[in-house]
Amino acid sequence: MESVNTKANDTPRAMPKQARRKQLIQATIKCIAKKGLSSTTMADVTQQAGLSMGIVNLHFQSKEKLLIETLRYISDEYTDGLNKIFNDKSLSTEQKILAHINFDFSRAIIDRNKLAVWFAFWGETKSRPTYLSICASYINEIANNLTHLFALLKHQGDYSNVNPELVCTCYTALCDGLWLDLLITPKGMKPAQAQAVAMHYLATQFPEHFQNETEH
Amino acid sequence: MESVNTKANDTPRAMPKQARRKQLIQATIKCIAKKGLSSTTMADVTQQAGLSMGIVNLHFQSKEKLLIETLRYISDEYTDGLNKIFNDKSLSTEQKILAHINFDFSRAIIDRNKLAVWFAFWGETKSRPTYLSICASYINEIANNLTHLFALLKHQGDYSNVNPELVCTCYTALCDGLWLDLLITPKGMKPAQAQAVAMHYLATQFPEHFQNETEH
DNA sequence: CATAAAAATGAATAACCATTCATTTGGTTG
DNA sequence: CAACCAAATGAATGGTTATTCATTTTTATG
Repeated sequence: MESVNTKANDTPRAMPKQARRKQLIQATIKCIAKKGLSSTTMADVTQQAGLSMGIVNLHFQSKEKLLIETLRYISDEYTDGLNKIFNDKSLSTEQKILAHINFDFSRAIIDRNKLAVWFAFWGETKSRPTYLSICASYINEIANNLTHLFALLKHQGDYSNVNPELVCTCYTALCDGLWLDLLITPKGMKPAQAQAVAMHYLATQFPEHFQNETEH
Repeated sequence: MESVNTKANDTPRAMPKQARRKQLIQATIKCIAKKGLSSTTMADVTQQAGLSMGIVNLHFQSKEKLLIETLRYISDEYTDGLNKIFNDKSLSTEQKILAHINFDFSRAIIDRNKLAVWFAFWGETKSRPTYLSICASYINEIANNLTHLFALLKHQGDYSNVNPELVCTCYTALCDGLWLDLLITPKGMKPAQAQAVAMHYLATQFPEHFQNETEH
């Protein structure tokens, strides 16, 4: 899947700049997951990447910029994946929503290292306007797309009293809350369960299109 | 409301130990909200409390222990408030659930300083087992109480296909996700809106007992 | 009021950590 | 292969910060 490894012996000198940056960002993700944002040091990151101390300042100027690029990296990875779904003309509205829920709880996304990174940055947004603005942009984009899909689906069934904005807000908050469950109660909640809970909510709004798997 | 202020002139020498600890914890909350967990220093906390540098080590032994007690403080404040509701014999099942939703989005609880603290600690749970265990205990306690309430309500209406565990998981995750919205999109989401979203979900499960305010 | 005990202070200390840059290494070009 | 250039190194630097503890301040006691 990933084209760049974090091991030293996979890193020839001539590796393009962009690839080395990616390598360092991936090392940062591992370190934040392992040690927490507050005690991740430059020495941790560079050692995790199998490189030397000065390398981060060479490629990112400062630690703060490395962190910002790390947040941007996971944000972009997430929104790119969703945009592929939203823009896929071969999918119906219903299929797009199903694809969203599958994506949101797929292994690549709810990897606990990455969840730890999401929440580490969310925990700092109040004091870091830069983090907040990065989050704000993708949040709005996704909300617009999802609201649009729910509005389309509303007219494909007997859903006259469904409010697409409300459903989008509720569904999005629910997914975020389930991510939290996956992060802080890893033994108690499995990805498939989390997905089933999200599906349960969709089934309450669009019963003709979605089935609550746990009902009987 | 609060019996202890964070200003220096409200703090006579003879203040009982417990009160001084509380004063320092409240200063810590303000600092985490203002500067983030990762850049809150002892100097910040003691200055915010209007006291001298050595005071934290005198009362808490170390910074780490102060942080743990801060997490415990907001956890206890939250669970104590909920337990008062759950144990109130004058309230019906329906009233207890209503009281929960009011409490969860009340000014005292979704104060943005405290939200910032919740998410700051949640962001570090993966790397700090102590934080995780503090969270785990209150999460289970609340889930048990809520599940019980939903199970009771199930038998007070035509709710034969309601699954109380599932509803508890969904409702809890939804509330957490709405807290996140309140923290990171403060301009876009008001407490009353968040509460209405949570109510909307309850209305899907228990339509005879709860009304979706935004429907028309 | 004198004395002892407790609480608080804050300058000094020691550990930690981001950043710098003179030097080395590896790749490229003619 | 020689000369050059870009990339990477890591020891040294300087700034920051948690912790300590000798001293001071306040309260309690008889």
